[in-house]
Amino acid sequence: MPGTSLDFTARLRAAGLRPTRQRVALARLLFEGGHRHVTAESLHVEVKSAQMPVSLATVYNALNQFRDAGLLREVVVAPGRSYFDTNTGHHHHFFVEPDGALHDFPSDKVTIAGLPAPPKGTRLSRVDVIVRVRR
Amino acid sequence: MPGTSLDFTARLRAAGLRPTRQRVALARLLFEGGHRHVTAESLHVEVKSAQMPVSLATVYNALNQFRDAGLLREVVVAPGRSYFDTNTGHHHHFFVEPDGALHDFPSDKVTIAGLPAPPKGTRLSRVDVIVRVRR
DNA sequence: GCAGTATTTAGAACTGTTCTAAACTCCTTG
DNA sequence: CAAGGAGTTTAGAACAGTTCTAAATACTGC
Repeated sequence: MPGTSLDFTARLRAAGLRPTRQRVALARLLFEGGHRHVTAESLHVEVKSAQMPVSLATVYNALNQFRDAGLLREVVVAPGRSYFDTNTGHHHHFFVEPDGALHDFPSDKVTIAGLPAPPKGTRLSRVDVIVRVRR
Repeated sequence: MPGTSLDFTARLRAAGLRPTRQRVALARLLFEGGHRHVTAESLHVEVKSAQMPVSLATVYNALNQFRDAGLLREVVVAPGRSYFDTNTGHHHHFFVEPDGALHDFPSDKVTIAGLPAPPKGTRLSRVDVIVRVRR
């Protein structure tokens, strides 16, 4: 029986997070289907309409914890709102202005050459490529 | 006499903005030296300590107007704060986490190959590359 | 089961930004 | 070169998104 809450319970535990009812509900919404992009607000609306009441504060807490645990990746594309991406693998983003839609694209074919070395005393953390497009 | 307020007056007028005392003061701080990165808050502190009182609301207004006029470029690197860059030419950014320092690097030598075509019905607006580094 | 710690919650607080409406300033015209 | 009107500035309120607080609750190890 795939997609059962047991999967998420184990996955949360493996990430060092107690599998509470709320976290399991959120994990299920986030990870059950394909890759997704959510904001705290959008996920809160979703979890409410799924008859699994979770407070907004808990949604924020969970998103931050999932990100810290490597289950999610935070994408910063627009001032004043944070997107979280369930795809934590190497990939980049299309960002459609002004509607705020975000789409992944794989980094397989993308090559970036000629990047300068990191400033003295720092080491590379990540390279984000955001392709901004308009209608 | 280079760097005189006349330069900024003309430049603002050319951008379709009335050269008010406040806008000239801000333009001077922003454009007089080399390229800079500022936030509304940092620029407000600066203009206050330069004995040219300008309200915070006006700093926000001016930054947005300068950006809309193409005098500044907005850089989104961290959730919850906007940076403005006086360098409007092609270039990319180093972002030093967690202190929030931002450094330009030229896009001359950087080549990005293999980017997918923009989604149907959209056209390319800009490609941002943010190299995140840690101490 | 029970105790003890982690988590959740509602609401307050906070941060960064925008709005409001009254006062002021730049610019044009007469 | 005075006056009028549109554009601008201002302080403070309002707002959006996020984090904090302290009390109530739920998970886990024993």
